[in-house]
Amino acid sequence: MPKIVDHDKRKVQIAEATWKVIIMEGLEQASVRKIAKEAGLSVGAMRHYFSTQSDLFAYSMKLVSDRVKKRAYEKKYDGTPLEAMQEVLSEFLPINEEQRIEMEVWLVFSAKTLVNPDLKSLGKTVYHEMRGVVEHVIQSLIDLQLAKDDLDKQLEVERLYALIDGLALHSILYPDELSSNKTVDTLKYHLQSLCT
Amino acid sequence: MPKIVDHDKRKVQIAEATWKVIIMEGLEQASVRKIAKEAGLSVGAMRHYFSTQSDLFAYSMKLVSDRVKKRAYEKKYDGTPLEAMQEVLSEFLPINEEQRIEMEVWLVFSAKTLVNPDLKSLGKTVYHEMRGVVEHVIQSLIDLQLAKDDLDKQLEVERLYALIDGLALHSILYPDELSSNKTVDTLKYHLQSLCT
DNA sequence: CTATTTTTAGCACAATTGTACTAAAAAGGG
DNA sequence: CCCTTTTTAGTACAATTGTGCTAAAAATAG
Repeated sequence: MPKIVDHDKRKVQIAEATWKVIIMEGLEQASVRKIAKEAGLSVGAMRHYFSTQSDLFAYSMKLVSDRVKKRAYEKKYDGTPLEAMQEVLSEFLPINEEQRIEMEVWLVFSAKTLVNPDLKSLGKTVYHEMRGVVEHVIQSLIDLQLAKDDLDKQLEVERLYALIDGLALHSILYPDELSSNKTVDTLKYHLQSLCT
Repeated sequence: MPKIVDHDKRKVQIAEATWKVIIMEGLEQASVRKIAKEAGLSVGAMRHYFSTQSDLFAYSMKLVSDRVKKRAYEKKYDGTPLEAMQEVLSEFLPINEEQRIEMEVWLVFSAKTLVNPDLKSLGKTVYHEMRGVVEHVIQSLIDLQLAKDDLDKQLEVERLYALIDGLALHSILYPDELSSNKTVDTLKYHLQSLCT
């Protein structure tokens, strides 16, 4: 029997190299040769795991959402319900290096979804998943009778969801102008404003 | 004397062709050859106006902010102060084809600012200009005594600014999921929530 | 018409691109 | 040790890239 390589781990390793190249030089410069070099592989070897560049990009984008989901799922939330909600939603803000990297890569791929149907479907899926989380937070606020009673549930969901992604966007594009702390403060401020 | 060409108009024409290619095929596919073809020029002729691709991209990105600024400046705002504010801020939402195109192009270039210092400085400038508009709106709400009196001005600015860009982002990336009307409704809802 | 200068067209070239293909290397079961 | 299959490395190639360069075309003033 031949040499055995854990394909999944290898693909993750290559995808992480892809992230690195994208962050350092941008998606346009993320050629298979640069990615292979970053991953410490030959181009031929890399093609054994991703036969086309499209496959590699699709996998690399999906890895972002997988990572975010896994972290959110495994994390233990404590404190008051409101604090727990803040922590849940903070998973979607680039408040540390790990999340910043993921979201920067996600943003770059999101821009590419505008002209790439394959990536677009993943984007849409994640959009709905994330919206579901936001919806759940709003619903919980109401159910726990923390929320003011004159809220429009649908509009609150759109508002909170847009606020989060807007904060994330600003923080990623202009970190010098909007610190991580400020994004979290703004998020907390907003949640407070929804409560009695 | 030779043939005279209005350089400014020509550059705008070429930049608009650049927009078109970017929207149809993405920034990575926006080669000088494709742009020249879209503009109805030869590559050599185009290089007479933009000697490098970087110049062309920088100009094309700046044209977006110029267009938005010009439109905002020339527009006549009427109705109540609150209605006027809604209209001002709606300039930053992709609520019609013209604005959608501009913002889609802006988003693509914004992603590129992450690895391109030249574009980044323009992005930062526009960030501050836009933040200034939002700040002015918040201040006006307070000055006109429309606002609730327990608002934190700084946090309200961050919140409103992030909300606008988040709505714009969602609407650009996932127009099927978030209609233009819904973005405007959400914006109005938010402004209402700031008032007594 | 001529002269002058701008504008345009297009070739050339080196670099880079994605990927197809071949063959060597590696490694574990027998 | 040897066989089998996976894994890797590297070459090759056509296509595309940005840009340098040259010369023709266009158009206006005289």
